[in-house]
Amino acid sequence: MTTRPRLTREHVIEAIIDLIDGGRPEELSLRHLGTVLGVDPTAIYRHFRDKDDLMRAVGDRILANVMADLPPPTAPWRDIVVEMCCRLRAAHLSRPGIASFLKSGPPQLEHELRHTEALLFQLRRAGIDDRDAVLAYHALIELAAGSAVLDATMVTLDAIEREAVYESWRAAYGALDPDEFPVSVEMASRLYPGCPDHRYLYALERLLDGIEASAAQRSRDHVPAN
Amino acid sequence: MTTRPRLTREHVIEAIIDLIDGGRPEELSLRHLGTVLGVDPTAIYRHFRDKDDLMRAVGDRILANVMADLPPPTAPWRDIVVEMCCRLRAAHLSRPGIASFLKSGPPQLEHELRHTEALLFQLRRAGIDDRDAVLAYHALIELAAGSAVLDATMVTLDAIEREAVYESWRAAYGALDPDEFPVSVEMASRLYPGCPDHRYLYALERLLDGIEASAAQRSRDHVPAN
DNA sequence: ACCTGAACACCGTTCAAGT
DNA sequence: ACCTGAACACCGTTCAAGT
Repeated sequence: MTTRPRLTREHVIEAIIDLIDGGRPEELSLRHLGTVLGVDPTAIYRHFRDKDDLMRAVGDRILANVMADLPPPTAPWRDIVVEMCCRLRAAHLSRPGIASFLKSGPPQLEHELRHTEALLFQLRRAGIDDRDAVLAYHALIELAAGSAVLDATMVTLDAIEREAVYESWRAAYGALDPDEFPVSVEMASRLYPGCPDHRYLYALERLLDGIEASAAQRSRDHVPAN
Repeated sequence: MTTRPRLTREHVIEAIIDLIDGGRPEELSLRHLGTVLGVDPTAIYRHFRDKDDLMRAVGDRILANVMADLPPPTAPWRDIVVEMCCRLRAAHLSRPGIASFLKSGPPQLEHELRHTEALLFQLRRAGIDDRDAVLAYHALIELAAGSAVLDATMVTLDAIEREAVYESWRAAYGALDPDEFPVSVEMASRLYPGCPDHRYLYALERLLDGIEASAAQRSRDHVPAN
Protein backbone atom coordinates (compact mmCIF):
# COMPACT_ATOMS: atom_id res chain seq x y z
CA MET A 1 0.00 0.00 0.00
CA THR A 2 2.71 2.48 1.00
CA THR A 3 4.96 1.20 -1.74
CA ARG A 4 3.49 1.76 -5.19
CA PRO A 5 4.58 -1.13 -7.40
CA ARG A 6 4.00 -0.80 -11.11
CA LEU A 7 0.63 -2.07 -12.26
CA THR A 8 0.72 -5.53 -13.80
CA ARG A 9 -1.82 -7.83 -15.42
CA GLU A 10 -1.72 -9.92 -12.24
CA HIS A 11 -2.67 -6.97 -10.05
CA VAL A 12 -5.76 -6.28 -12.13
CA ILE A 13 -6.84 -9.93 -12.28
CA GLU A 14 -6.27 -10.34 -8.56
CA ALA A 15 -8.37 -7.25 -7.78
CA ILE A 16 -11.27 -8.52 -9.88
CA ILE A 17 -11.22 -11.94 -8.25
CA ASP A 18 -11.20 -10.28 -4.84
CA LEU A 19 -14.28 -8.27 -5.83
CA ILE A 20 -16.04 -11.40 -7.09
CA ASP A 21 -15.15 -13.39 -3.98
CA GLY A 22 -16.26 -10.48 -1.84
CA GLY A 23 -19.69 -10.79 -3.36
CA ARG A 24 -19.63 -7.39 -5.07
CA PRO A 25 -19.88 -8.44 -8.70
CA GLU A 26 -21.75 -5.22 -9.51
CA GLU A 27 -18.62 -3.17 -8.83
CA LEU A 28 -16.70 -4.54 -11.76
CA SER A 29 -16.60 -1.34 -13.78
CA LEU A 30 -13.22 -0.14 -14.91
CA ARG A 31 -13.77 3.09 -13.01
CA HIS A 32 -14.33 1.28 -9.72
CA LEU A 33 -11.49 -1.06 -10.49
CA GLY A 34 -9.24 1.94 -10.94
CA THR A 35 -10.03 3.34 -7.50
CA VAL A 36 -9.54 -0.07 -5.89
CA LEU A 37 -6.15 -0.32 -7.55
CA GLY A 38 -5.30 3.28 -6.74
CA VAL A 39 -4.78 4.02 -10.39
CA ASP A 40 -6.48 5.93 -13.16
CA PRO A 41 -9.16 3.71 -14.72
CA THR A 42 -7.68 4.06 -18.17
CA ALA A 43 -4.32 2.74 -17.01
CA ILE A 44 -5.80 -0.74 -17.36
CA TYR A 45 -5.80 -0.29 -21.12
CA ARG A 46 -2.03 -0.37 -20.94
CA HIS A 47 -2.28 -4.10 -20.09
CA PHE A 48 -5.51 -5.30 -21.72
CA ARG A 49 -6.91 -4.54 -25.13
CA ASP A 50 -10.43 -4.00 -23.78
CA LYS A 51 -12.77 -5.23 -21.08
CA ASP A 52 -13.51 -8.43 -22.98
CA ASP A 53 -9.83 -9.25 -23.05
CA LEU A 54 -9.59 -8.55 -19.33
CA MET A 55 -12.57 -10.73 -18.42
CA ARG A 56 -11.20 -13.54 -20.56
CA ALA A 57 -7.98 -13.47 -18.56
CA VAL A 58 -9.99 -13.57 -15.34
CA GLY A 59 -11.97 -16.51 -16.69
CA ASP A 60 -8.84 -18.45 -17.50
CA ARG A 61 -7.50 -17.77 -14.03
CA ILE A 62 -10.67 -19.12 -12.45
CA LEU A 63 -10.58 -22.16 -14.71
CA ALA A 64 -7.14 -22.98 -13.38
CA ASN A 65 -8.77 -24.06 -10.12
CA VAL A 66 -10.91 -26.56 -11.98
CA MET A 67 -7.86 -28.60 -12.87
CA ALA A 68 -6.09 -28.44 -9.53
CA ASP A 69 -5.92 -31.51 -7.27
CA LEU A 70 -8.18 -33.75 -9.32
CA PRO A 71 -8.60 -37.40 -8.32
CA PRO A 72 -5.72 -39.47 -9.70
CA PRO A 73 -6.15 -40.36 -13.38
CA THR A 74 -6.46 -43.99 -12.33
CA ALA A 75 -9.67 -43.32 -10.41
CA PRO A 76 -12.92 -44.47 -12.05
CA TRP A 77 -13.44 -42.31 -15.15
CA ARG A 78 -16.92 -41.29 -14.12
CA ASP A 79 -15.77 -39.98 -10.75
CA ILE A 80 -13.21 -37.79 -12.45
CA VAL A 81 -15.67 -36.51 -15.04
CA VAL A 82 -18.29 -35.70 -12.41
CA GLU A 83 -15.72 -33.88 -10.28
CA MET A 84 -14.47 -31.86 -13.25
CA CYS A 85 -17.97 -30.93 -14.38
CA CYS A 86 -19.03 -29.84 -10.90
CA ARG A 87 -15.97 -27.67 -10.61
CA LEU A 88 -16.52 -26.20 -14.06
CA ARG A 89 -20.03 -25.31 -13.02
CA ALA A 90 -18.75 -23.78 -9.79
CA ALA A 91 -16.20 -21.75 -11.74
CA HIS A 92 -18.90 -20.40 -14.02
CA LEU A 93 -21.17 -19.70 -11.07
CA SER A 94 -18.54 -17.51 -9.48
CA ARG A 95 -18.05 -15.50 -12.64
CA PRO A 96 -20.48 -12.88 -13.86
CA GLY A 97 -20.60 -12.29 -17.59
CA ILE A 98 -19.93 -15.80 -18.74
CA ALA A 99 -20.78 -14.81 -22.29
CA SER A 100 -17.36 -13.36 -23.02
CA PHE A 101 -15.88 -16.57 -21.67
CA LEU A 102 -16.41 -19.28 -24.21
CA LYS A 103 -17.76 -17.32 -27.13
CA SER A 104 -14.35 -16.23 -28.25
CA GLY A 105 -13.19 -19.79 -28.57
CA PRO A 106 -11.20 -22.22 -26.50
CA PRO A 107 -7.83 -21.60 -28.12
CA GLN A 108 -7.58 -18.32 -26.23
CA LEU A 109 -7.88 -19.88 -22.79
CA GLU A 110 -4.99 -22.07 -21.81
CA HIS A 111 -6.77 -23.81 -18.97
CA GLU A 112 -9.81 -24.52 -21.06
CA LEU A 113 -7.56 -26.45 -23.41
CA ARG A 114 -6.34 -28.55 -20.50
CA HIS A 115 -9.91 -29.11 -19.43
CA THR A 116 -10.90 -30.33 -22.89
CA GLU A 117 -7.91 -32.63 -23.03
CA ALA A 118 -8.70 -34.19 -19.66
CA LEU A 119 -12.39 -34.71 -20.43
CA LEU A 120 -11.76 -36.28 -23.82
CA PHE A 121 -9.08 -38.50 -22.26
CA GLN A 122 -11.49 -39.79 -19.63
CA LEU A 123 -14.35 -40.34 -22.08
CA ARG A 124 -12.07 -42.34 -24.30
CA ARG A 125 -10.85 -44.29 -21.29
CA ALA A 126 -14.50 -45.17 -20.67
CA GLY A 127 -14.47 -47.04 -23.97
CA ILE A 128 -16.56 -44.45 -25.80
CA ASP A 129 -15.63 -44.19 -29.47
CA ASP A 130 -14.20 -40.91 -30.76
CA ARG A 131 -17.34 -39.72 -32.51
CA ASP A 132 -19.49 -40.10 -29.40
CA ALA A 133 -16.75 -38.85 -27.10
CA VAL A 134 -16.73 -35.50 -28.88
CA LEU A 135 -20.52 -35.20 -28.74
CA ALA A 136 -20.48 -36.23 -25.09
CA TYR A 137 -17.81 -33.63 -24.36
CA HIS A 138 -19.93 -30.87 -25.90
CA ALA A 139 -23.00 -32.10 -24.02
CA LEU A 140 -21.19 -32.04 -20.67
CA ILE A 141 -19.88 -28.52 -21.26
CA GLU A 142 -23.30 -27.20 -22.28
CA LEU A 143 -24.98 -28.64 -19.21
CA ALA A 144 -22.31 -27.47 -16.78
CA ALA A 145 -21.92 -23.94 -18.10
CA GLY A 146 -25.58 -23.59 -18.99
CA SER A 147 -26.94 -24.64 -15.63
CA ALA A 148 -24.53 -22.20 -14.01
CA VAL A 149 -25.95 -19.34 -16.03
CA LEU A 150 -29.48 -20.16 -14.91
CA ASP A 151 -28.55 -20.66 -11.28
CA ALA A 152 -26.12 -17.76 -10.99
CA THR A 153 -28.59 -15.24 -9.61
CA MET A 154 -30.00 -17.68 -7.06
CA VAL A 155 -26.61 -18.77 -5.78
CA THR A 156 -25.71 -15.22 -4.75
CA LEU A 157 -28.42 -15.50 -2.09
CA ASP A 158 -27.70 -17.39 1.10
CA ALA A 159 -29.49 -20.69 1.70
CA ILE A 160 -32.31 -19.23 3.79
CA GLU A 161 -33.18 -16.41 1.40
CA ARG A 162 -32.97 -18.80 -1.53
CA GLU A 163 -35.33 -21.27 0.06
CA ALA A 164 -37.76 -18.43 0.77
CA VAL A 165 -37.75 -17.52 -2.93
CA TYR A 166 -38.30 -21.12 -3.99
CA GLU A 167 -41.09 -21.43 -1.47
CA SER A 168 -42.81 -18.38 -2.93
CA TRP A 169 -42.54 -19.89 -6.40
CA ARG A 170 -44.00 -23.16 -5.16
CA ALA A 171 -46.85 -21.22 -3.62
CA ALA A 172 -47.45 -19.44 -6.93
CA TYR A 173 -47.68 -22.77 -8.76
CA GLY A 174 -49.92 -24.15 -6.07
CA ALA A 175 -52.30 -21.20 -6.38
CA LEU A 176 -52.90 -21.66 -10.10
CA ASP A 177 -56.28 -22.64 -11.50
CA PRO A 178 -56.42 -26.45 -11.08
CA ASP A 179 -58.53 -26.80 -14.23
CA GLU A 180 -55.92 -25.15 -16.41
CA PHE A 181 -52.80 -26.30 -14.52
CA PRO A 182 -53.74 -29.60 -12.87
CA VAL A 183 -50.28 -31.18 -12.84
CA SER A 184 -48.51 -28.01 -11.67
CA VAL A 185 -50.94 -27.56 -8.79
CA GLU A 186 -50.56 -31.17 -7.74
CA MET A 187 -46.75 -31.15 -7.96
CA ALA A 188 -46.21 -27.59 -6.70
CA SER A 189 -44.78 -28.61 -3.35
CA ARG A 190 -42.24 -30.88 -5.04
CA LEU A 191 -40.77 -28.21 -7.36
CA TYR A 192 -37.22 -26.93 -6.83
CA PRO A 193 -36.20 -29.90 -4.66
CA GLY A 194 -32.93 -29.71 -2.77
CA CYS A 195 -30.31 -27.13 -3.64
CA PRO A 196 -29.27 -26.08 -7.16
CA ASP A 197 -26.09 -28.18 -6.94
CA HIS A 198 -28.08 -31.27 -6.11
CA ARG A 199 -30.41 -30.77 -9.07
CA TYR A 200 -27.43 -30.27 -11.35
CA LEU A 201 -25.90 -33.49 -10.09
CA TYR A 202 -29.07 -35.38 -10.98
CA ALA A 203 -29.01 -33.95 -14.51
CA LEU A 204 -25.33 -34.75 -14.90
CA GLU A 205 -25.70 -38.34 -13.71
CA ARG A 206 -28.64 -38.97 -16.06
CA LEU A 207 -26.71 -37.47 -18.96
CA LEU A 208 -23.76 -39.73 -18.19
CA ASP A 209 -26.12 -42.72 -17.92
CA GLY A 210 -27.42 -41.95 -21.40
CA ILE A 211 -23.94 -41.39 -22.82
CA GLU A 212 -22.73 -44.70 -21.42
CA ALA A 213 -25.75 -46.64 -22.64
CA SER A 214 -25.56 -45.14 -26.10
CA ALA A 215 -21.84 -45.84 -26.41
CA ALA A 216 -22.34 -49.44 -25.25
CA GLN A 217 -25.15 -49.85 -27.76
CA ARG A 218 -22.99 -48.56 -30.59
CA SER A 219 -20.05 -50.81 -29.81
CA ARG A 220 -22.48 -53.76 -29.61
CA ASP A 221 -23.73 -52.89 -33.10
CA HIS A 222 -20.19 -52.81 -34.44
CA VAL A 223 -19.00 -55.94 -32.66
CA PRO A 224 -22.12 -58.10 -32.63
CA ALA A 225 -20.44 -61.24 -31.31
CA ASN A 226 -19.76 -60.94 -27.61
CA MET B 1 -47.07 5.97 -39.69
CA THR B 2 -49.07 9.05 -40.70
CA THR B 3 -51.60 8.35 -37.98
CA ARG B 4 -50.10 8.52 -34.51
CA PRO B 5 -51.90 5.98 -32.34
CA ARG B 6 -51.24 6.12 -28.65
CA LEU B 7 -48.30 4.05 -27.51
CA THR B 8 -49.23 0.70 -25.99
CA ARG B 9 -47.29 -2.13 -24.39
CA GLU B 10 -47.90 -4.14 -27.54
CA HIS B 11 -46.26 -1.49 -29.74
CA VAL B 12 -43.11 -1.58 -27.67
CA ILE B 13 -42.95 -5.38 -27.53
CA GLU B 14 -43.60 -5.62 -31.26
CA ALA B 15 -40.82 -3.15 -32.02
CA ILE B 16 -38.30 -5.08 -29.95
CA ILE B 17 -39.18 -8.37 -31.58
CA ASP B 18 -38.80 -6.75 -35.00
CA LEU B 19 -35.34 -5.55 -33.99
CA ILE B 20 -34.37 -9.02 -32.74
CA ASP B 21 -35.73 -10.73 -35.86
CA GLY B 22 -33.95 -8.16 -37.99
CA GLY B 23 -30.68 -9.29 -36.47
CA ARG B 24 -29.92 -6.00 -34.77
CA PRO B 25 -29.92 -7.11 -31.15
CA GLU B 26 -27.33 -4.47 -30.30
CA GLU B 27 -29.86 -1.69 -30.99
CA LEU B 28 -32.07 -2.57 -28.05
CA SER B 29 -31.38 0.54 -26.02
CA LEU B 30 -34.37 2.53 -24.86
CA ARG B 31 -33.06 5.52 -26.76
CA HIS B 32 -32.94 3.66 -30.05
CA LEU B 33 -36.29 2.08 -29.31
CA GLY B 34 -37.74 5.54 -28.84
CA THR B 35 -36.62 6.73 -32.26
CA VAL B 36 -37.92 3.54 -33.90
CA LEU B 37 -41.28 4.12 -32.22
CA GLY B 38 -41.22 7.83 -33.04
CA VAL B 39 -41.52 8.64 -29.38
CA ASP B 40 -39.42 10.08 -26.62
CA PRO B 41 -37.34 7.26 -25.05
CA THR B 42 -38.71 7.95 -21.61
CA ALA B 43 -42.31 7.50 -22.75
CA ILE B 44 -41.71 3.76 -22.43
CA TYR B 45 -41.62 4.18 -18.66
CA ARG B 46 -45.30 5.03 -18.82
CA HIS B 47 -45.96 1.35 -19.69
CA PHE B 48 -43.14 -0.61 -18.08
CA ARG B 49 -41.61 -0.24 -14.66
CA ASP B 50 -38.06 -0.56 -16.01
CA LYS B 51 -36.06 -2.32 -18.71
CA ASP B 52 -36.14 -5.61 -16.83
CA ASP B 53 -39.91 -5.51 -16.76
CA LEU B 54 -39.96 -4.74 -20.47
CA MET B 55 -37.60 -7.57 -21.40
CA ARG B 56 -39.60 -9.98 -19.28
CA ALA B 57 -42.71 -9.13 -21.26
CA VAL B 58 -40.77 -9.69 -24.49
CA GLY B 59 -39.57 -13.02 -23.15
CA ASP B 60 -43.05 -14.16 -22.36
CA ARG B 61 -44.21 -13.14 -25.82
CA ILE B 62 -41.44 -15.20 -27.42
CA LEU B 63 -42.26 -18.16 -25.18
CA ALA B 64 -45.82 -18.11 -26.51
CA ASN B 65 -44.48 -19.50 -29.78
CA VAL B 66 -43.01 -22.47 -27.96
CA MET B 67 -46.46 -23.71 -27.06
CA ALA B 68 -48.15 -23.07 -30.42
CA ASP B 69 -49.06 -25.98 -32.69
CA LEU B 70 -47.40 -28.73 -30.69
CA PRO B 71 -47.88 -32.35 -31.74
CA PRO B 72 -51.19 -33.67 -30.39
CA PRO B 73 -50.99 -34.70 -26.71
CA THR B 74 -51.60 -38.28 -27.81
CA ALA B 75 -48.30 -38.37 -29.73
CA PRO B 76 -45.44 -40.31 -28.11
CA TRP B 77 -44.40 -38.37 -25.00
CA ARG B 78 -40.76 -38.23 -26.02
CA ASP B 79 -41.58 -36.65 -29.38
CA ILE B 80 -43.51 -33.91 -27.64
CA VAL B 81 -40.81 -33.30 -25.04
CA VAL B 82 -38.08 -33.13 -27.68
CA GLU B 83 -40.11 -30.70 -29.76
CA MET B 84 -40.84 -28.48 -26.76
CA CYS B 85 -37.22 -28.45 -25.63
CA CYS B 86 -35.93 -27.62 -29.11
CA ARG B 87 -38.37 -24.76 -29.36
CA LEU B 88 -37.48 -23.52 -25.89
CA ARG B 89 -33.86 -23.50 -26.94
CA ALA B 90 -34.73 -21.65 -30.14
CA ALA B 91 -36.70 -19.09 -28.15
CA HIS B 92 -33.74 -18.48 -25.87
CA LEU B 93 -31.37 -18.33 -28.83
CA SER B 94 -33.39 -15.54 -30.39
CA ARG B 95 -33.38 -13.51 -27.20
CA PRO B 96 -30.41 -11.56 -25.93
CA GLY B 97 -30.19 -11.04 -22.18
CA ILE B 98 -31.66 -14.33 -21.09
CA ALA B 99 -30.59 -13.62 -17.52
CA SER B 100 -33.56 -11.39 -16.77
CA PHE B 101 -35.78 -14.13 -18.15
CA LEU B 102 -35.94 -16.92 -15.63
CA LYS B 103 -34.15 -15.37 -12.70
CA SER B 104 -37.22 -13.47 -11.58
CA GLY B 105 -39.20 -16.65 -11.28
CA PRO B 106 -41.70 -18.51 -13.39
CA PRO B 107 -44.81 -17.08 -11.73
CA GLN B 108 -44.28 -13.81 -13.59
CA LEU B 109 -44.34 -15.36 -17.05
CA GLU B 110 -47.67 -16.79 -18.07
CA HIS B 111 -46.36 -18.86 -20.94
CA GLU B 112 -43.59 -20.32 -18.86
CA LEU B 113 -46.23 -21.68 -16.52
CA ARG B 114 -47.93 -23.38 -19.46
CA HIS B 115 -44.60 -24.77 -20.53
CA THR B 116 -43.95 -26.24 -17.10
CA GLU B 117 -47.42 -27.75 -16.97
CA ALA B 118 -47.02 -29.41 -20.37
CA LEU B 119 -43.57 -30.81 -19.60
CA LEU B 120 -44.58 -32.24 -16.23
CA PHE B 121 -47.71 -33.70 -17.82
CA GLN B 122 -45.69 -35.52 -20.47
CA LEU B 123 -43.06 -36.78 -18.03
CA ARG B 124 -45.77 -38.19 -15.81
CA ARG B 125 -47.42 -39.73 -18.86
CA ALA B 126 -44.11 -41.47 -19.50
CA GLY B 127 -44.59 -43.33 -16.23
CA ILE B 128 -41.94 -41.38 -14.37
CA ASP B 129 -42.78 -40.92 -10.70
CA ASP B 130 -43.34 -37.41 -9.37
CA ARG B 131 -40.02 -37.06 -7.60
CA ASP B 132 -38.02 -37.92 -10.72
CA ALA B 133 -40.36 -35.99 -12.99
CA VAL B 134 -39.56 -32.77 -11.17
CA LEU B 135 -35.81 -33.41 -11.33
CA ALA B 136 -36.11 -34.35 -14.99
CA TYR B 137 -38.04 -31.16 -15.66
CA HIS B 138 -35.32 -29.03 -14.10
CA ALA B 139 -32.65 -30.95 -16.01
CA LEU B 140 -34.38 -30.40 -19.36
CA ILE B 141 -34.80 -26.68 -18.72
CA GLU B 142 -31.18 -26.25 -17.70
CA LEU B 143 -29.88 -28.02 -20.78
CA ALA B 144 -32.18 -26.19 -23.20
CA ALA B 145 -31.71 -22.71 -21.83
CA GLY B 146 -28.06 -23.26 -20.96
CA SER B 147 -27.01 -24.57 -24.33
CA ALA B 148 -28.75 -21.59 -25.90
CA VAL B 149 -26.67 -19.19 -23.85
CA LEU B 150 -23.46 -20.84 -24.98
CA ASP B 151 -24.46 -21.05 -28.64
CA ALA B 152 -26.11 -17.65 -28.88
CA THR B 153 -23.10 -15.79 -30.23
CA MET B 154 -22.32 -18.47 -32.82
CA VAL B 155 -25.86 -18.69 -34.11
CA THR B 156 -25.87 -15.01 -35.08
CA LEU B 157 -23.29 -15.91 -37.73
CA ASP B 158 -24.46 -17.53 -40.96
CA ALA B 159 -23.53 -21.16 -41.59
CA ILE B 160 -20.44 -20.40 -43.67
CA GLU B 161 -18.91 -17.91 -41.25
CA ARG B 162 -19.69 -20.20 -38.35
CA GLU B 163 -18.02 -23.17 -39.97
CA ALA B 164 -14.97 -21.01 -40.64
CA VAL B 165 -14.75 -20.17 -36.94
CA TYR B 166 -15.12 -23.80 -35.92
CA GLU B 167 -12.47 -24.76 -38.46
CA SER B 168 -10.06 -22.24 -36.95
CA TRP B 169 -10.70 -23.67 -33.49
CA ARG B 170 -10.08 -27.20 -34.76
CA ALA B 171 -6.85 -26.00 -36.30
CA ALA B 172 -5.82 -24.46 -32.97
CA TYR B 173 -6.42 -27.76 -31.17
CA GLY B 174 -4.58 -29.62 -33.90
CA ALA B 175 -1.57 -27.36 -33.55
CA LEU B 176 -1.07 -28.00 -29.84
CA ASP B 177 1.95 -29.80 -28.46
CA PRO B 178 1.14 -33.52 -28.93
CA ASP B 179 3.10 -34.40 -25.79
CA GLU B 180 0.96 -32.19 -23.59
CA PHE B 181 -2.33 -32.53 -25.48
CA PRO B 182 -2.24 -35.96 -27.17
CA VAL B 183 -5.97 -36.62 -27.23
CA SER B 184 -6.90 -33.09 -28.35
CA VAL B 185 -4.43 -33.23 -31.22
CA GLU B 186 -5.68 -36.61 -32.32
CA MET B 187 -9.38 -35.67 -32.10
CA ALA B 188 -9.01 -32.07 -33.31
CA SER B 189 -10.65 -32.66 -36.67
CA ARG B 190 -13.67 -34.25 -35.01
CA LEU B 191 -14.45 -31.34 -32.66
CA TYR B 192 -17.56 -29.20 -33.19
CA PRO B 193 -19.28 -31.83 -35.36
CA GLY B 194 -22.42 -30.78 -37.25
CA CYS B 195 -24.32 -27.64 -36.35
CA PRO B 196 -25.07 -26.44 -32.80
CA ASP B 197 -28.67 -27.68 -33.05
CA HIS B 198 -27.48 -31.16 -33.92
CA ARG B 199 -25.13 -31.28 -30.96
CA TYR B 200 -27.88 -30.10 -28.67
CA LEU B 201 -30.16 -32.84 -29.97
CA TYR B 202 -27.54 -35.46 -29.10
CA ALA B 203 -27.26 -34.12 -25.56
CA LEU B 204 -31.03 -33.98 -25.16
CA GLU B 205 -31.54 -37.54 -26.40
CA ARG B 206 -28.86 -38.90 -24.06
CA LEU B 207 -30.35 -37.01 -21.14
CA LEU B 208 -33.77 -38.47 -21.94
CA ASP B 209 -32.21 -41.93 -22.24
CA GLY B 210 -30.79 -41.54 -18.77
CA ILE B 211 -34.00 -40.19 -17.34
CA GLU B 212 -36.00 -43.06 -18.77
CA ALA B 213 -33.55 -45.70 -17.58
CA SER B 214 -33.37 -44.25 -14.09
CA ALA B 215 -37.14 -44.01 -13.78
CA ALA B 216 -37.55 -47.61 -15.00
CA GLN B 217 -34.94 -48.72 -12.48
CA ARG B 218 -36.72 -46.96 -9.64
CA SER B 219 -40.14 -48.43 -10.46
CA ARG B 220 -38.54 -51.88 -10.71
CA ASP B 221 -37.13 -51.40 -7.21
CA HIS B 222 -40.51 -50.46 -5.86
CA VAL B 223 -42.49 -53.13 -7.69
CA PRO B 224 -40.04 -56.02 -7.78
CA ALA B 225 -42.53 -58.57 -9.10
CA ASN B 226 -43.14 -58.05 -12.78
C1' DA C 1 7.77 3.51 -20.83
C1' DC C 2 4.03 4.17 -18.27
C1' DC C 3 0.24 6.87 -16.44
C1' DT C 4 -3.13 10.89 -16.33
C1' DG C 5 -7.13 13.57 -17.32
C1' DA C 6 -10.13 15.51 -20.29
C1' DA C 7 -13.26 14.25 -23.66
C1' DC C 8 -16.50 11.37 -26.53
C1' DA C 9 -20.36 8.73 -27.34
C1' DC C 10 -23.05 6.18 -25.19
C1' DC C 11 -26.29 3.91 -21.16
C1' DG C 12 -30.91 3.53 -17.76
C1' DT C 13 -33.67 6.38 -15.08
C1' DT C 14 -36.08 10.45 -12.69
C1' DC C 15 -39.01 14.31 -12.56
C1' DA C 16 -40.77 18.87 -13.22
C1' DA C 17 -42.91 20.91 -16.96
C1' DG C 18 -45.75 20.93 -20.84
C1' DT C 19 -50.29 19.75 -23.61
C1' DA D 1 -53.84 11.22 -18.93
C1' DC D 2 -50.06 10.97 -21.48
C1' DC D 3 -45.70 12.62 -23.32
C1' DT D 4 -41.43 15.67 -23.44
C1' DG D 5 -36.90 17.29 -22.44
C1' DA D 6 -33.52 18.45 -19.47
C1' DA D 7 -30.83 16.43 -16.09
C1' DC D 8 -28.38 12.83 -13.21
C1' DA D 9 -25.27 9.33 -12.41
C1' DC D 10 -23.27 6.21 -14.59
C1' DC D 11 -20.73 3.21 -18.60
C1' DG D 12 -16.32 1.71 -22.01
C1' DT D 13 -12.94 3.78 -24.72
C1' DT D 14 -9.63 7.14 -27.10
C1' DC D 15 -5.83 10.17 -27.21
C1' DA D 16 -3.00 14.13 -26.54
C1' DA D 17 -0.38 15.58 -22.79
C1' DG D 18 2.35 14.90 -18.90
C1' DT D 19 6.42 12.65 -16.07
